[in-house]
Amino acid sequence: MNTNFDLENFILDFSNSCQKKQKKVFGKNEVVTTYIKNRNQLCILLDGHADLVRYDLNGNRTIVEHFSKNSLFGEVFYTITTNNELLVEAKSNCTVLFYTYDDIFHKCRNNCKFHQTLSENLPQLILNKVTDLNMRIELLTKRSTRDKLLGYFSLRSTRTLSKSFELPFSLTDLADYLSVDRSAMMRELKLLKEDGFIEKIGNRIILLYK
Amino acid sequence: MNTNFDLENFILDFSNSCQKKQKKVFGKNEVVTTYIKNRNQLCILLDGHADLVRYDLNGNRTIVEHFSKNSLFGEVFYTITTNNELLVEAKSNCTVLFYTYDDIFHKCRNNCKFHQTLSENLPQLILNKVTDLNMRIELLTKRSTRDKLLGYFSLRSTRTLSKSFELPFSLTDLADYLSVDRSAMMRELKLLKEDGFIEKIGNRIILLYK
DNA sequence: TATTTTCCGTTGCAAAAGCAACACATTATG
DNA sequence: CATAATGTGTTGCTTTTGCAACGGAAAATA
Repeated sequence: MNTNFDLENFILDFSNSCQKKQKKVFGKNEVVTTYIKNRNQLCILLDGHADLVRYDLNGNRTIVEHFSKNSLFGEVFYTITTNNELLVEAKSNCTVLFYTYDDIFHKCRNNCKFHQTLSENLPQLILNKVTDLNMRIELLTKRSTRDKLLGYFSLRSTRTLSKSFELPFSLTDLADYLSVDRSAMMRELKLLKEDGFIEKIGNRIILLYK
Repeated sequence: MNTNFDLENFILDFSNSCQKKQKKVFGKNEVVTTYIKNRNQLCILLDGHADLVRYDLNGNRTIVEHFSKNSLFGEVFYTITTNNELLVEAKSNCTVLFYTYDDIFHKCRNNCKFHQTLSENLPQLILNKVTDLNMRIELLTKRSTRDKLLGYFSLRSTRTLSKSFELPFSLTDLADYLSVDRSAMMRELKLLKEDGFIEKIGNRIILLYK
């Protein structure tokens, strides 16, 4: 079920076979792209970490998505419904490929190998994205901060195959990701410790239940 | 950007060209499928409406997704992370095509026209799904019930191209969809009326702002 | 290494949301 | 058409969450 398609290797071919400088590198905290002026953009993160963030009118910051190696993002995945600006911020050094919708979904005029391979593997890459989004929705529909935290920890646990794992986020970012107030989340975190559900050592969470 | 691909027409070919009885019809309130025993299932809703619902341990019901014509759903879009049972319930008479992951992502052994056409159009169909999920996430990340309601109304408004539209949900279902308590939502709805943001006549919402 | 910036942890208080219960309306169904 | 089931609208009370503020820890930067 998972992508066996090796993007990195594949990119080696590409750099000669396909046009223009669509590949760019970003440093930490740089803005990779915004979802306002780049209609129909589709991006592939080859390396690094980045977040899609939104600031609403009340100043709340939300981490809408978190991207890592092989993540797809860009405006193609959004309709023009939002009023708030969405922007992708690099959280570490990032290497990103940029395309437009037409580049990818229509045949390349040169019929190059790159585009062929890419379009063969695209459904799988998008499918991975869909499963990520569904997990996200499952978290967000939990009714309480406690359930969101436990749900998130449980996901990390199954993903790392261990009851003990590092948080890939700062706690501040985690709150923005779960869409809750940070101090309220901290309070709940404390209660979870007191109630014997978890242990927290530095950045590491240990699940004590089941 | 939107799907021009006409599924219905396309299905006419299919019924002769492809194997087995993968097409089924369901009546209202019937369970179309569950996300537990049917590993790797992928379904296409040809006609009707259906909801993906989850009941959590506290008895809360959540409408995880709402499907209409041409929606894709099924376990391929989920990883095995959830503990709660997910089930798809028909909200009206539904016609559904059933596949497995392999059926669609690998070439059909018969190399039939049906599978060829489907796999050509699949990226677009999945892309539509992704934009739906992203809208959903945007709603769920809103911090207050008021913002969720206004966000939802705004989506309906842009989708119907009108400030006045029917709710496709009962209010009970809307609460489950926005993942909030029904009575709290009703209260907020009343406040929105009092504050002059909306008018509500029967099942119809009229936006009064901007 | 000194200093600035970000992050963590905590708290009191206010606001929002959830829960439970009920009456009434509307819609299905025998 | 009678009756049951489901949906709407409301309210009092409780619990949870958000907000604002602060001190100290840790990390980044000059």
